[in-house]
Amino acid sequence: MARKEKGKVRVRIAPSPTGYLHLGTGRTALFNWLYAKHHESEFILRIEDTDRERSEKKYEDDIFSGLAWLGLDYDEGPLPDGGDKGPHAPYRQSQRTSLYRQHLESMLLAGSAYYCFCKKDELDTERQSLEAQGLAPVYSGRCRSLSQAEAVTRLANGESAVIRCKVPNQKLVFEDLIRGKIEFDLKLIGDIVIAKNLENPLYNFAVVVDDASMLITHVIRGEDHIANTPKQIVIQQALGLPKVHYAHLPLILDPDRSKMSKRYSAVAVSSYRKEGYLPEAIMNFMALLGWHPEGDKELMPLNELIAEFDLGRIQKAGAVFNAEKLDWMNGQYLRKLSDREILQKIKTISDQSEKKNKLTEAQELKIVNLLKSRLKKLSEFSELTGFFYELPSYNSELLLWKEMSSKETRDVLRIIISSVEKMDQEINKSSAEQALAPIVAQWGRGEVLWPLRAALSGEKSSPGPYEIMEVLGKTETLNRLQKAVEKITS
RNA sequence: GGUCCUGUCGUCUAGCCUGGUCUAGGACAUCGCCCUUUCACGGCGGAAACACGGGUUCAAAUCCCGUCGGGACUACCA
Repeated sequence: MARKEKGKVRVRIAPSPTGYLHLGTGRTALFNWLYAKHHESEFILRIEDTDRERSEKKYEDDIFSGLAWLGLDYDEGPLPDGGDKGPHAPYRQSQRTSLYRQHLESMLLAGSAYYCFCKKDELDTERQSLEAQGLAPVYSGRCRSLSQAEAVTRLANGESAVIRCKVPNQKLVFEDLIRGKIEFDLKLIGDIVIAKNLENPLYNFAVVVDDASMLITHVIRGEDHIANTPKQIVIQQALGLPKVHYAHLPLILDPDRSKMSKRYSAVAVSSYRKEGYLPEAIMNFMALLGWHPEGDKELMPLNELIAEFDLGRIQKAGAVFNAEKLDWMNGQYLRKLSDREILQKIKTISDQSEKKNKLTEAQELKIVNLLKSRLKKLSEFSELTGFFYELPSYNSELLLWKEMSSKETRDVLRIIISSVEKMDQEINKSSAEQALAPIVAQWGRGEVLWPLRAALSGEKSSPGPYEIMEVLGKTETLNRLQKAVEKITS
């Protein structure tokens, strides 16, 4: 894959700290990040906290830690400790009000924006009546022709007002890198509110000012922003700011094909972390939701993703989030890890203190090795391996193999016991296999191995009996076999 | 309702721009077989889609039009 020239683009992710880092935001961040890395250029983080009411510190922290966990590092932007990274001021909108104020004032002065004194409830009724007639809910423009002098007087009298941008009565076309030309009729939009007042800009305005001041070249964001784009372009033109390229990503959908929401699935990046998904797997999976490389490859490490990422290969329609495929992919990545790495990760997500019987690290490493192939997420580990720590209660029928009678099963178990008793304290897979070989030869594999395995695990399914014996050791093996005999006798 | 976006297996998708090589390829899930004491892993195989209707063309999943379906947006939120 050919590399594009370096330093040509600057992209950003602009989450608002009004909720935990959403998977959709994570994917948008990933696409921006991949685009930046592919072009060997900058990826910027900007915290959009203009809505003071709804923005919270804990959400901001969650954004930082989620991005860090995924490995989405940024070149410029705010730091978790309140500092900033990169040449510009901290990229929190709440810390840039003077910048917005300047631009607001210049628009007001130029007459491309004006104060609007209309009352909110009046506007609401107007809107409702318009909608009832099947018309677009457009502002009437009543305050548009107010003179600046009059506005100043009314403001001085303490009247409350918002700031609107004059939107021209014409069509606007922009080129979307994913969808091609998109056309809007601006008269259906009307004069939009761009700020509550000089100190409190609104989203569409702040975005435009920030993207320009941060020299953003490409705005890559969710499809839900398509309708905002013409508004932003109008503001941008009014301010005389340079154009940017737009690319609107298809949305991640729930199985009912609506925008992914917590009603249906886990949407917080942090919850996937807690569930025991690997960031590599999440990244690979998210990249494939709406994007696809050339060819049939699906398991792609980050460097390949970066090398092959291309906006031209992004899907137009939304993608349903398929948790089963994520599980499969996570399993694939899990299996590439060493036993030790897996064990370490398991310990970071689960509370070890409540384990009844402690096993040595060597034993735990063996368990990881045995369970690796059936592990899809780290969080499954404890239920999959509980029997190693404590024999679960089970029904004696579990011990019976196919047509075998209770009596036969008990006999086999007893023979097994006597041969295990002759073994060394240290059991390993091959010594166990060797010791039991004569019994297997006499009775048959299923006839010996099933009751043995069932007695040792108390589970319908588990790793093989020799492997379990190796982990359990002679004493505990004998214990469990003894218990099985009692169970089947009573 | 209005505006905009969108429509290939159940799901993610390749192919579409540059019509023929597509009796439409891959992956997850599913079914069957093999491996196997069980489950998983792995291997092999099966079932499974071009929304519909018109055009254009010798030829359409691919180009054009329409219909229908799905979604997003519709705040003094972002």
